[in-house]
Amino acid sequence: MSDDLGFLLGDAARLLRRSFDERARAVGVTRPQWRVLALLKRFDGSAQVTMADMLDVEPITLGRMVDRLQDAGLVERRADPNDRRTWRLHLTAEGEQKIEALRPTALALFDDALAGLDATQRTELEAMLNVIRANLTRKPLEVSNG
Amino acid sequence: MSDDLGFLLGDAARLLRRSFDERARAVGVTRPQWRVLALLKRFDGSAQVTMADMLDVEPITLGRMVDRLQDAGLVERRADPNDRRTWRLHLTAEGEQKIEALRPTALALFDDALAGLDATQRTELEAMLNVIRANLTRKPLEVSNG
DNA sequence: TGCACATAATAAGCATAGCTATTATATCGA
DNA sequence: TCGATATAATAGCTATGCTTATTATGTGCA
Repeated sequence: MSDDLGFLLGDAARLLRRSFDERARAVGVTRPQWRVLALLKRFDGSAQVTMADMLDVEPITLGRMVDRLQDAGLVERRADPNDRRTWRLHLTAEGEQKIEALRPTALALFDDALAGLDATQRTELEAMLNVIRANLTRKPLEVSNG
Repeated sequence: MSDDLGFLLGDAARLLRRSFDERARAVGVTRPQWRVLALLKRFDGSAQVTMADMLDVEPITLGRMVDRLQDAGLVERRADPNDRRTWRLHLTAEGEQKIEALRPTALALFDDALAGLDATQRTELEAMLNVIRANLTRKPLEVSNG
């Protein structure tokens, strides 16, 4: 039954998230927050809508995360000089430190999670998850028979 | 980098959940709620703590879901005659109907999600996800050097 | 110029999910 | 029997993530 696969995927993801949160609690950043920080490190100065798009979450979801990250002093909102609707996001020095602090934690977690899978299997897993992601990524949901 | 795999897993799971919710909205049940109903169909009369354990969520998380399922008339709490701390959970007729109503939706979703993966790949994916789940499932987190 | 429409961000409300703490009840040992 | 401990469930708080509005601003067209 392919139901199992669906549940399994959800289970694995939830366990991964929980495990990350357990380990990262000492650092004071959650996994989604870390995603934001990591992406921001690569694309510093992005607008919120751009970040939300890259992270594939709704703008409001990102907005709330940025609220907390800003409260925590890890991210800064700066006005866009050309568009008064837009906030540009910037990592603070403290934000960068968090990323560094979490890197070994993340690597250890992924190592533990993938223990027992060899390089070939990991590559296959990555490919299959990419297929699933592509299959499910916002598509216009064509009406096949009307 | 194995980071990608961790993110990928989270992404795929989130997309799956979102897609299920989109499709199931008409029926009025979310994916986690459906999990509860489906498990309850197999183990009718379980205590909350038992259900939480089987679903691998915290008792409070299940308790809140049961609150909503009870409000919606899909699940019933009945007192345990032998232990006054315990609630026994039972599917209502309406709850059973929801499960039936959602079955084709779920099958279609999993079909869509796994499109492009042949039977062999699905089997492998399932095996790998099981490994990951086992790796991450609550273990006493042995102290290796103290 | 001014109106229609699009876009960036936020607000309100809900569901899932975790943590710590608390309450009620069981159970075990002295 | 009483006290300590364990267990089932809940309460309060927080974070993610969605939906549907709403607000503020940009843009394009007549």
